[in-house]
This record gives sequence, C-alpha cells and structure tokens, in this order.
Amino acid sequence: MADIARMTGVSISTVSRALAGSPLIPEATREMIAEVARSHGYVVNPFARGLRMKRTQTIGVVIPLGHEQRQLISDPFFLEMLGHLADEITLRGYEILLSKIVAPKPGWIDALIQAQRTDGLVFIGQSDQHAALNASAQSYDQMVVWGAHLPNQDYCTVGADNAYGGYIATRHLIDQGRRRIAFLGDPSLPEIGQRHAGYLRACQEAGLTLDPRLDAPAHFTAETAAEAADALLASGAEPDGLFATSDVIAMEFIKALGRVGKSAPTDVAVVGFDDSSLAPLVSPPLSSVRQDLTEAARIMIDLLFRRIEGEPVDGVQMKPELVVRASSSP
Amino acid sequence: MADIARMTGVSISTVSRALAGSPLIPEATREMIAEVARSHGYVVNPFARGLRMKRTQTIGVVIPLGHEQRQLISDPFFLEMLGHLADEITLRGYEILLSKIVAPKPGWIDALIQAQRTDGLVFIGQSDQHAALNASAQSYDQMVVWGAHLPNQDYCTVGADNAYGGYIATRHLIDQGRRRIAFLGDPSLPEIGQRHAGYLRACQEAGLTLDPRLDAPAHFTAETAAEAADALLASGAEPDGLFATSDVIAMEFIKALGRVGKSAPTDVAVVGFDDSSLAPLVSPPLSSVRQDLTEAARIMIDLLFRRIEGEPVDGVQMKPELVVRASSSP
DNA sequence: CACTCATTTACAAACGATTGCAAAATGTCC
DNA sequence: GGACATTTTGCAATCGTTTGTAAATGAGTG
Repeated sequence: MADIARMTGVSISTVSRALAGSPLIPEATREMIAEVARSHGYVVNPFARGLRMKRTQTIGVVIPLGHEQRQLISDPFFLEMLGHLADEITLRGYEILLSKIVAPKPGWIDALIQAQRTDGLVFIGQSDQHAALNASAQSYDQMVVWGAHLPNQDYCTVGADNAYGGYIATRHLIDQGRRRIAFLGDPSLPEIGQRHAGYLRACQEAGLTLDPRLDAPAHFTAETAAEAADALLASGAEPDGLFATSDVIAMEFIKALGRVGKSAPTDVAVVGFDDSSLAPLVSPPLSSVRQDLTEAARIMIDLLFRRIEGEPVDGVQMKPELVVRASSSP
Repeated sequence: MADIARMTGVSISTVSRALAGSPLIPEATREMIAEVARSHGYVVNPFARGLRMKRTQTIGVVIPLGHEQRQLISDPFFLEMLGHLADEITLRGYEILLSKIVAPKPGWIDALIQAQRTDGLVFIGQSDQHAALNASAQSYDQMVVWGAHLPNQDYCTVGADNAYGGYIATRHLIDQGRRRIAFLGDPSLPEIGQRHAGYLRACQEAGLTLDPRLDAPAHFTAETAAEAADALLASGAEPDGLFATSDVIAMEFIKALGRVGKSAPTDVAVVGFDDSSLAPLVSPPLSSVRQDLTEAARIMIDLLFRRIEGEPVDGVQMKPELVVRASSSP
C-alpha cells in the first residue's frame, strides 16, 4: 500500500480510505488510486486488515466427524450440503474456511472461535458434540448448526423434523401392507434418534409388535452399512419393510438383498432418507424422505448473517416430505 | 498473549517462544505456559501470526466455473474431488480456504495470490482459464491444477490421460460391434478436447466414417445434458453407441433413450467418464472410464507441498482405466 | 486582508504476534 | 569471590492495514 501511495503521490491513509470507498475521498482521487492499484495487481492484505478490523469476511464451515472413523466422502449428504452452503456464502461476498474435524478434542470449538479467523461458524451436523456446542454457545452467538433440535439447547439449529420424517416413512411402509419393518441407523446421533422415535410411534400406532432383531444399528459409511445389512438379513428377523436413515444405507441394503437372492420391493419394501441426487437414478428407484438442501442452506446462511448483525434469531425446523418410488411400492 | 504473559509472570516473547516450541525455552517453563494457555482457551491469532510470518498454514482450493452458468453442485465430480483434497490437506495440518469463482475477471488469479491468504493454490479443473493460469504461473510456483496437460504450459497439472481414456472407451464400443458411435461433451474445454481426440482416433483406426450429427456438444449440468441428449436422438443420427464425457451426461442420455422408447445397451451402448460413485448403482450399471480421485488428490497435494518447499516438481499424468458394466455390454 | 468554514490530506497509534540482539540470571571453575 | 561460559529472559522493531485527530488547503465573506 505504501507503494501505491508513493506512485499516486498521496499518503497511505488516503489510499486506504480510497480503496475502502470512504466518503472522505473525492470521487476523482478514488478512481485514480483504484486504477493504479488495479494496474499493479495490488489488493489489500487480508491479514493486516483482519488484524486491525477484527472482521474477516470469512465464514467457517465445519464438518464434525466424531462418530465416523472414515473420511469426508463417506456420505454424499455432507458434500451436497457443503456445495449449497458454498453457493450461499459466495453470493454474499464472503470466503469459506473449511474445517473437517475428525476426532474432536475438548475445547475444539472454543479454539475455532478464539482463533478469530472467521466471522461466523456453520456446523454440518452436530455429530455427538451436543454438549460441546451447547457450552460454546453460551458465550458465542455467531453460529448455526444443521441438525436436530434438542431440549435445553442453547445453539441455533436448522434441520428437518426428523421424528415426522421417520413417522411418514414407516407409516408409508405399513400402508403398503408391510408388518415386519426394520430400522437401520445409529440412534445415538440426535437426528437419527428422532427418526427412530418416529419409526417407533408409527409401529405402535399400527399395533405392530417389535422384534428387537429388526432394530439394527448402522453407521453412515458404505462398508459398515453393508455389514449391518448382511447381519440384519442373517439374523432371522425376516423383515418385509425397511426404513434406512440414509440413502447410502438403503442402497447397501438393497445390494445385500440381492446377495441372498431377494429383491426390493417384492421381498422387502425400502425407504431411505435425504432423497439425495442418486435416489431417482438407482435400480429400483429409491423411495426417500426428502430434505430440501438448497432451501436449508439458504436459511442457515440467512440466520447466520442475522446473528452476526446481532439479531437474536431462532432456529428453524423444516417439514420433510416422502417421495415414493419403486423401491417401496410395486 | 499479553494476558498469558502476565498470568505466568514472564514476558510476551517468552510466551510466544514457548507456544512455538522454541528450543530457547526450557521444557518446564514451556509446559507451564502451555498449560495456562490451554486452561484459558487461548490460541494464537492467525492473522497476527500470518502478518508477521508470511505463512498462513492454509491451502486455497479453487473451483473455476468459467464455462458453467450454474452452481457448484452441478457435477458430483467437483465435490468428490474436493472431499479428497480436504482429506489430504487436513492430514497435513493445514486449513482449507474454498473459493468458487463463477465468472472469472481478468487478473483474478493474481488477486488470489496477492492477497497472500494461502501458502498454495489448488485448482479443480482449468475450465477455460488456460491463458490466465499460464500468465500467473510465470511468477508464482505454489500452484497445482487438475486438468489436461497442454503444449506450452507453464503451470503444473495432474490429470488423467484424457486422449487415452477417450480412445479406450470408443475402442470398447467398436469391439462390441457398434459402428455409429456418438460423442457428447464440450470439446472447447481442454480435457474434453483431448477425450474427443481419442474418440476420433479410435473411429479412424476402425475405418468408421463420421456422421457429423453424431458429434454433439453437451455441457456438464444435468439440464443442458438432457437437452443435448434429446437433440442428438431427434437429429436422425441414429447412434448405436455413445461415449459421454461425464457420468451425469451418460445417465441423462440413458434417460432420454427411455423417453423415445429405447434402452441401453440394446439400442445404444453407453460409456461415461469419471466412474463416479453412482456409476455402479444406476440402472443399467454404467460403464465408465475410471479416474482414481483418491490417488489424484494425494498426488496433487504432495506436489503442491513440494513446490511450496521450493522443489521444481513436474506434473503427473495418470492412466485411466475402463470399467465395463451392463450399459455397454449385454 | 483577515477570518471562518468546509474540504482534503497526513501523522501516528493501534491490532497481536515473531525474533535478532543484548542484558540478566544462573552455574562452573580456579 | 571473581572471571567466564551458559542458559534464560526481555526490549523493541516489524509485518500491512485502519482510523481518530489534527493540520493544511482553498473558498467565501465582511
């Protein structure tokens, strides 16, 4: 910046003000300075600027993977959400700092906040970090979390109504005449726990007695989902319907069905969750509970910016809807 | 940091050195200072650090979308690659600054470099920015580009041997007895141009005369690909084989086939490109030219870090391989 | 011409770290 | 106890901005 000042024959402060569009600098001078800066490829140093201003024009997007041993790419959900968030953040002229946290250490969120590299934080999924998020939210407002809304929660969440999603999926299977409906997912995660509750409610309402073998834990990676599916089919539980808590799990189950000479929907009607882009493309096309990620990302970023402005906005719960395809209905 | 110094009763410089692990500070003092810092949730301010050190511990990942009117999420390729790059960068203890550049302006790369927010840059795809990349590479070494290797190129690329990929895909179709082989893709992009060249070579070697209607431009978004597929089928070109330059385009073509009462592979044998995670899942399972993105990301980040160290390493071209599935062979 | 007032511009103090250099503290030996 | 070597610590400059405050410039007025 000193160079630009020398070249234009004005002081450093004038250059700074001109480039920041301060009204103190007359239009003519500003144009001239901006032109010189442009032609020399000069741009202000964001570190110096951030140090002085304490604003970074950057949003941190965090993917906490406490529950996953594997990598980022295990479920397309994270990446689709990330893509939409990136769209929204870029639209507002902010940069994106992406953090993948594999094994959260105590205090990891506070470290992120303390570093002051970002003006706000978005968490894609709360993973098993509810307590940590709650603790940090006591003293830091500029964060929004995708996930379940829990009782006694101090942070702002945007998420689908998971219990309702689980309910309509299970209900649909029951309406198809299925009676032995299995559940594949990891209910220790808040979102999945709520989907599980919806599943249980639908079963109870229909007066189904639950065979515990039908209720099987499964994680989000394709490999572990495949194992869980094989185990379920080998357990003797003989399901005729399945509610899987992600599309990847549902598809792995359908593949597992093939391995034992059965198929969907003839032997087992299958419903997934997320309605990811591949749900309509697979064979058979997969019924799934749809969450609108474009809209979700728009809402999350909107709430985050309003929180950055100091507005004490609350979270939002979105209604998911069931998309019925061939995997669950003949 | 001044607070920590006061609390521990030493000077600021001692705290700085202790936290940086300088050998000037005895183990005991360092432990004590680190413990106080930890218990107070203190972490060094990366802006001040970056300003002074001129190292940022951050890698910029850039997605240039000069050729795409739509958003990030149009093709799963970008997101899968991003996921793998994020894994590799995180593994090395660096942060990720994600930039989606929709309509590149002149000088955009230099602005990215000048901002000095990152220690290095990775570009996912060269888009139509070959000239701009070349210009910036003259004076800046810390960048690696995924894409085609072009003559007179000064920047470092990692990419598949696209001409070979196009050749083996087309060759496979010919071996299946197909004679009217269509091409769907946008050859104005460097990578696609090379795949197109491979396609042409295979056709020529087999002595096929090319109906120009078989050679159709198609972009990467699902919508435009669907239009291009419909147009191809309505053109009267009557293809019996198709080489599509992405899996999304291939799948849109298969859907378009269905709309005119035909199917793959019976009427048209189809091969895609990327072997993305959905290729084996769709119906019929899609033959595709496989690029190993895990390996690709590993190589790119490895080269980037060696370049950051000052080593003048060259780019790498990877051999893709054809994965044959039901869409191209009965 | 002196005075006031409104524009422009410049000075200099932060922002929060790192680090070369020198000084202080400690230890060793005769 | 004093000279010297060694370990430990602190001072102060620096990185590239922003911005409060004050000074310089110019115009208008009595």
